Amino acid sequence: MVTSHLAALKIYHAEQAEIAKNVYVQSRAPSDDATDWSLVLRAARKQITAALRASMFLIDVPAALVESGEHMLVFRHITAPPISQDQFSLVCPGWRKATERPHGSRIKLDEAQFIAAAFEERRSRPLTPWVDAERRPLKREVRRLLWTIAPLIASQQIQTIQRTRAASAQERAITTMLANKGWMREPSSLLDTRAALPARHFMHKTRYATATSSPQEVDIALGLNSTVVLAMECKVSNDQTNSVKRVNDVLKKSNAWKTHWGSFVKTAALLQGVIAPKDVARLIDDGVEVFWSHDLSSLEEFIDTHS
DNA sequence: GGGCAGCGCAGGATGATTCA
DNA sequence: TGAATCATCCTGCGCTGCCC
Repeated sequence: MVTSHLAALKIYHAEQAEIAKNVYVQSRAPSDDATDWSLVLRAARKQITAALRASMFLIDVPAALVESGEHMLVFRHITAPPISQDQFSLVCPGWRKATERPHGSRIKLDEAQFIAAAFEERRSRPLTPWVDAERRPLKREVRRLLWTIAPLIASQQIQTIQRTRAASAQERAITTMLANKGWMREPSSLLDTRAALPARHFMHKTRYATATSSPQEVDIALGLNSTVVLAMECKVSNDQTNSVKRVNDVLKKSNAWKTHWGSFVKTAALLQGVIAPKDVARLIDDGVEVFWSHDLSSLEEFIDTHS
């Protein structure tokens, strides 16, 4: 009886996985992707132009860094080869990657000179011949630099945008749904006692105690009745290879919580994108409640029944 | 030899903690 | 109290070993 119920559940979720995949494919319309790429590429060119102007076409890099640490993003991509934030901080210990954030902080002149020296050692000579010739760049040299490094910067940025956009939207959908249903949002804190989260209250991105390791972060913690907590992990996957690891993440946390909390915790996974049916089956076998972003009504129904 | 699964790392974001 | 630093998480990707 239990076996047939599980089998039926797996068939149902295999169908849902197919729907989720189709939703994902439709969301990746070529024209939308091309528009995204065009916007990010344009923004990258503007960043490069700003960095070139602020540094007087790389003649005075410290001046640009004193103006804003944000220009370092461009300078890192003019090195040969382009260098990551962490790698640059290794070769230039005085540089802090936080200064590169958008609207980044200004850098002191002596630090900027030190950073500029590290950049100068790694500057791509073929891309910036005018610096060595001690002259202003030709228009075609600036154009070449723009067309060479703008795609490098844009490629990183669009990946980050696509990664975070889907995940943020997924979590926002849940918190909005809960708020609309009258659930109370609690400030994030360490959940280490049984009654820490009352019924019809929830926390977003909070830490949840385990028995064997340090507390594990949970995307959404929902207080159900009888002091049971629904620990919900939100997972977006863009391909089936990735869904293996995402499901492994959920199972690892689920086991850590179950060991510590026993029947006082239920783990749930809210899935979106391309998830292999076999991975969904692994969640079901482990007793994880599975929901889908394209069908939040199922989740609503579940929490209405259990809260 | 090809396909698959698992592992570990990259690069970035962000929360937590420490320090001046 | 704000800045700096540390720790952890996220998704994507490449490598490696195993199995058929």
